[in-house]
Order: sequence, then C-alpha cells, then structure tokens
Amino acid sequence: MPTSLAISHDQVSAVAPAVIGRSALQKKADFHTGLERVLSTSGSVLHFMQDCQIYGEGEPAETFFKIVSGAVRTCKFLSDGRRQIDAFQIEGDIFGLEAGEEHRLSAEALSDCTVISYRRRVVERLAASDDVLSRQLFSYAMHNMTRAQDHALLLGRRSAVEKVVAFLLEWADRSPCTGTIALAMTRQDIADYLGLTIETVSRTLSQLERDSMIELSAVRQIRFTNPAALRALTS
Amino acid sequence: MPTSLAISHDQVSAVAPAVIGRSALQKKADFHTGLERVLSTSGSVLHFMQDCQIYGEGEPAETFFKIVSGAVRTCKFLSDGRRQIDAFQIEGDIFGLEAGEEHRLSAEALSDCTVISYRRRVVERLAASDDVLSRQLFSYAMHNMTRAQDHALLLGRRSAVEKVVAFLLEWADRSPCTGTIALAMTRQDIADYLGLTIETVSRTLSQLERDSMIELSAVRQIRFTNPAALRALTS
DNA sequence: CGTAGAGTTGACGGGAATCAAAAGTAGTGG
DNA sequence: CCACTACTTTTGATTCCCGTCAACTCTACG
Repeated sequence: MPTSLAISHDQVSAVAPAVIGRSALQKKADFHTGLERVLSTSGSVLHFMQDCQIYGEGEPAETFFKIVSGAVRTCKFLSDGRRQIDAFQIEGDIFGLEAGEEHRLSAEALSDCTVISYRRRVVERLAASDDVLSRQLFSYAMHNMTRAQDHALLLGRRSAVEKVVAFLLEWADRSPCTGTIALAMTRQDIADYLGLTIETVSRTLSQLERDSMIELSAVRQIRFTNPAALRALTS
Repeated sequence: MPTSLAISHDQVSAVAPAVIGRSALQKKADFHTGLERVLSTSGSVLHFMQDCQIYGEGEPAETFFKIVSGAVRTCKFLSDGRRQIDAFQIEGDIFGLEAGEEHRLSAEALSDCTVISYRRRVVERLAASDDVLSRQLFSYAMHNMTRAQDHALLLGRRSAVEKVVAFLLEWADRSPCTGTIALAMTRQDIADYLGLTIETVSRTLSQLERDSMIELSAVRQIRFTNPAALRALTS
C-alpha cells in the first residue's frame, strides 16, 4: 500500500519550483501560465515507496500525476500474468491522464518517488477557459501518442539486439549526460518493456560488452564505449 | 501520384452530411459545433487511388485528414524496408494530425478513397476560442494514444494466433455487422500490422479454419463460425 | 554467515522466419 | 472465351532466434 502524505498548499508551492524536468510539456516557455498555476488550487503531493502501485488498470481515473522525484513504470497485464511496460516516467513527466473514466494502465513506483496529483475534473474545467493549459493537455496526449507509436515499431519489427540498443540510447537521452548511465529499473522491467525475456536481455547486454560497445561497470551502471557503433545498430 | 480534386465549398457542404462514422470524435453528440463547422472555412475534398501515398514520413504536417469513404493505412518504415503498420483507418476516422511540424508516419490508401483535408493552422487557431473543437482534438489524441498502447501490448506479448485473432475481432468490431466481414487489406498489410510475416498470417488463418473457428468464404471474406472460441483465445 | 532476490550463463526446444514452390486470382489482349 | 502474365495467397521444408528450464554467481542485508 502506498504511503500517501497530503501536504498543505504552502508546502506544495514550496515544492513546485523544484520540479525541473525534460518532458515535452515543460519545454514550453509558457509553462507557468498553465498546469503549474493549477497546483495551488488542485494539486497535492504524495510519496510512494518502491514497487508500490500508484493506480491499477480499471480504477477510476479521477486524478493524474506529475513526478517530482523518482521514477515510475506504466504497464498492462494479460490474464495469465504476461506484462507489457508502456513507458518509464521520470522527474517532470506526467502520467495517468486518461481519455475515459478509468485507467487503461497500471502505474507502479520504480523507486521511492514523490509525485504531485491533480484532480482531472478541476484541470479539465480550467482548461476550458485557459488556452495555454488546454494546449498543454493536447501536447501531452500527442507526445504520448507518438511515443507509443515508436514503441510499436520497436516491438513489432526489431530484433533483440536492436531492441536493447534502442532502449539504452533512449534512456541515455533522458539521463544526465555523464559518462555512465544509471538504470532505474530491473532486467525484468527492461524485458517487459521490450517484449523479451529477462535472459535474452541479460545475454544481449553481455554480448554488447564482449563486442566492446558498452561496459557494465555495475549491474545498473552502463558506459557507452562505442556510441557510434551502437547508433549504427539501430539503423 | 495522388489524384487530387479540390472541390468548391458548395460541394464540400454537400458531402459533409454523408460523413457518418464511428470514430470516437463523431460519437460525441456535440460534433456539429466542432470540427464539422470548420469544414466550411477550411476543409477541401481529395481523392486517392489505391496504394497512393497520401503523405510520407518527414513531410511537413500542414494538413490532416478525415476519411469520407474507403480506407487508409498509416505506417512507419525502417531503412532496410521493414514496415510497421500503426493503424487502419476507415470512414469517419481522422489521421495525420501531429504534435510537431512534420508527419511521423506515412499514410497510404488501402483502397480508392475520398478524404477531407483540414489546414492544421486554421483548425488550431479556431480551437483556441472553440472549446468543443479543442476538446475534440484532445479526444482524438487520447484515443490514438490508448489505441497505440493496446497495440504495443499485442505486439510485445502475444503469440501469432493471439495476434491474428485479436486483429480479426478488432476489425469485425469496426465493420458492418453482417455475417461475414470483408478485409480491406492484403495479407502483407495484416502481417505488418501484427509484426509477423505473410506466411505466418496465412498459416494461422488456415489453422483457424481447420479448427472450425472461421470460414474463408473468399480470400478477403471471413465468417466467424465460432465467435466464443475466438474470443476465448485472446484471454 | 546465511538467506533471498537479482542477474548471468548454459543446454535445449519450439515457434516463427526464411527459403522455395505450387495454387489461386485478376487483369489484358488476341 | 481463353491464353498469357503478374500478383497474391497458400503450403511445405528447413533454419534460427529467442524462449524455456535449470544451475550458478553476485549482491544486499539482517
């Protein structure tokens, strides 16, 4: 069960300025006139511990979230337990906003994390009169749409190596650009994101290391020793 | 090359009432106050012959489209020719609306088809003051987002049989509910939608027929002889 | 030190891809 | 109407990539 801490509005506004992210929405210069303004009237801050479910598939989608710190995975399950991870969300990303009345995915904390929750009704009502906000919501949806489409190409038409390399490059793009990248997720998470098994992911990473493309300094610390060759693999 | 026929506004308004579809947007009761109103100021009607490209990946996305009749596929290509079909669009569906400045997919006519094209700039400007319209655009994006997410689950975590059956049921849902469903696409299209090869699709259909689940009355005419069993296969 | 969970590695098998060829279908023109 | 061609679809034989099963290693933690 999630540890949830509702915080007063004073505290919320103290937290908000720290939300520096790289999501499509936040890149917009006019961000402060949109969603962030909503915070003072509608947002509240929550904490979730690692592996806690934030919401489940089928639950009413009354709130959506933005990550302040930590990381989250959104995923779907088949009745027999097979899992497909749709996306990994990091600091600044928004998740859980739905078209219909209920969540179509589950969301779980990859690590301990802090999120802001927004009441969807409130935000949608505000969007009706706030052009900037409504453009942000549209942009969120379009961004996720293209991301899911790219993901489908990856899942449908790429080999195991191509999948793993594409994942690494994608994650590196969103990570602070130090020499090594830090994975926030387990091999199982990577496998379920790529439509592979944990063994295949592991084997592929080992192979890439043997081919001097990467270096596994620690289990979840990867250094690109030959970025050009990696990029070439994704054609 | 597409046969494109620009038609006067008189003719457009004559065509518009015939656009009866089943897309998410059109199900809204208030549709006539939104996109359809734009038609008189911004839409024009175009025809495309079978297999014509409507737009290509990377081209500027100045216009988007709604299908009046016929069907369209949207897809992505890898440099070596591998293709992933994102979706099949039918009468009433909207496609080609993008987040950025260029198309992220290609669109090709599955059959001869008629579409209405909208200037994105114009529609977006109108959306700023038209709440109904802006909600429609948001809804379009959210709808495609969830569709692409479901597609990813299909591609990542289902077997060949499950994929083919899921495709058949999905297509049947959108088809007129007569006894047999008519496929608008080739086996190659189905394969590229499901991340399979043409041979596997063909073999799977044959197997389903041997198992008395379906009946291939003609190559592109399929009858469900045991719908319950089919549905059970998708768990 | 001992246990539990995550990750790696190996052996093996199966499901889908590949390669190849036959059968069906449609369009063309004599 | 039928031969001829081009294309789509089906079917068969074979290959191979990745999944499955199993054992082992590594790390974290009490």
